[in-house]
Amino acid sequence: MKIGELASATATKVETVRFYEKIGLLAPPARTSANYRTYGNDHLARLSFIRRARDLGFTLEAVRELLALSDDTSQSCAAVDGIARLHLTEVDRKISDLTALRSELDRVLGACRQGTVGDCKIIETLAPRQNS
Amino acid sequence: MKIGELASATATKVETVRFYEKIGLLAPPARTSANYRTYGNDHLARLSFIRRARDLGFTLEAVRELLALSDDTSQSCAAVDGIARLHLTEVDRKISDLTALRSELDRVLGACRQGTVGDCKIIETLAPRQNS
DNA sequence: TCTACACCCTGTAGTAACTATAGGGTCAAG
DNA sequence: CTTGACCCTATAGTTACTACAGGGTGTAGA
Repeated sequence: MKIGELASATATKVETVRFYEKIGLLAPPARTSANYRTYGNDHLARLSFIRRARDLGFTLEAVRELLALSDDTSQSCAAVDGIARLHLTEVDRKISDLTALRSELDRVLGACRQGTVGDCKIIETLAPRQNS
Repeated sequence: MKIGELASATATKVETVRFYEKIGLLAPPARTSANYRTYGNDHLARLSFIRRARDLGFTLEAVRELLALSDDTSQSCAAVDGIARLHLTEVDRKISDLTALRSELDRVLGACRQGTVGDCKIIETLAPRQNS
């Protein structure tokens, strides 16, 4: 199949497919006489894997490791589990950071009395002890 | 004060201070005869504002708008409120995205039986119907 | 046959918000 | 007078793409 078909089959943009090839995540496919890329089912499977992992928030570097691990089916699952667990920790950290930020933001917004900027609580919060 | 003092007073890196100046967020300060930047209290207040806003997750573009608004104390607070409210919506969206992702990741991880990669549930989840 | 038009190619630059490095100059203390 | 901490500029690197610019290809309709 051509790059456009592969792209739409995996909900990926054509440019992204080429990008994955450039950074060595997707193997360079065969070319037609007109220099068009032609992909097979192995490429489709590989790209699906990549997209799914990306959807789960894994970085490209993690995806690279997961791909390498998935190729060696006899290896222990522990490394895969480790990568996923590390990622989960990271996601948890982000959630708690954002949640803290959210409540702070909410507190700031709650103080707004819709007056002028001069006595705006939001601005005041951002720049304490700045006036005059 | 010199750039290093300003930086440590605001928990910012020296390079970041210079970066803010380059993108026009922080006004270029006076220079000594040796071409060292010398900052005053106005710069300190401005940079504090920027850092506080950044800590609350505002983008540099939003910070730029907030700074412009904060300079005109007679204006209505509504624009400020709008920017903050928009940001809060954005943060909420991120939190719910991450929370959904987190539970999916948790589900995947829960299925891991610590065997070999061949029957690893994590890999299976990522690449369904791929095996020969 | 000509000509649109959708699709493909390469290569480069842009995005956000810094961070890091190279290759230099300045200043105070010992 | 030299060591070390600090300062300067300019450029490239980071993540994960996305968006051109400037071209070639393949096919369907007039």
